[in-house]
Amino acid sequence: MKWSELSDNWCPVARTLSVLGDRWTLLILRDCLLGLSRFEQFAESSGMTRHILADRLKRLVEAGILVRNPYSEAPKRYDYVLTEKGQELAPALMTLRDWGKKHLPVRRASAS
Amino acid sequence: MKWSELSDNWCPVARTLSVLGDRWTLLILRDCLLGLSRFEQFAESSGMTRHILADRLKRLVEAGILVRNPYSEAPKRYDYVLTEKGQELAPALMTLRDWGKKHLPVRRASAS
DNA sequence: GCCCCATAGTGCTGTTTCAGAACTTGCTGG
DNA sequence: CCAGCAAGTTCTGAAACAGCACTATGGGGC
Repeated sequence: MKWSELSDNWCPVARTLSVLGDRWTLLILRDCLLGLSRFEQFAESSGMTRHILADRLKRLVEAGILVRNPYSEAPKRYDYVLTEKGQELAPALMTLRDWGKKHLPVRRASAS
Repeated sequence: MKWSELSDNWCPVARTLSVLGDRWTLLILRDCLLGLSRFEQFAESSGMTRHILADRLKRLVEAGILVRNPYSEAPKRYDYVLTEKGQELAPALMTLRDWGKKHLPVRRASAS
């Protein structure tokens, strides 16, 4: 089955994953919830390639989770901010965070 | 950055995603929470290829989220059941489900 | 004994996605 | 005029994935 076909799946979990179930999208949303909004910030924070980042941002805008907002006219510059729909993903990120904190401790000695 | 390098990330969300942030893993866990446990059941329910399914099951067992359990000796057969660690992902799946139900309605006329 | 079935995978081939780095575009400041 | 910043785009090779066939092990019918 192709991944894109999940968007019509009967299961709401599958539909959700069809939007943000790839390897980087949730990390972008984490950064948004932490207050980041610019392309370079996402690139540095997540460590993903600029190519994939551009693609994911485009998809998130199409999905209505982010809005592409011009913050500078002179040299045309855009940043990305969460819509209400996107902000409602916060609980999901938090449950993932809590599970990770409990079950996936950092291996390095320097505790958080 | 390679995906596998996320497992040592400072961020618990990133560490969580390093385990189950690919395109199919959360769908397998959904099926587990729905009571499925056998290879063929997962394959049919999720529609993923058997190749990827085998790989994901192996990883989930290594991560301590599933256990591979022999349910038949005669022809050696195994099924997969959630550990406690795995069951604690239920809240995360539920928040994803709730978001999907609210924001990603099925396009087909036949409502749920 | 022989054949087919069920179950849990593995192998193979071609397509899609991803990683990494360089390049582009439009403007600012020196 | 050149360097620098920001938001991408282009290019090439590597990894992951899709689809299907195939293997392995035992059971049951005939």
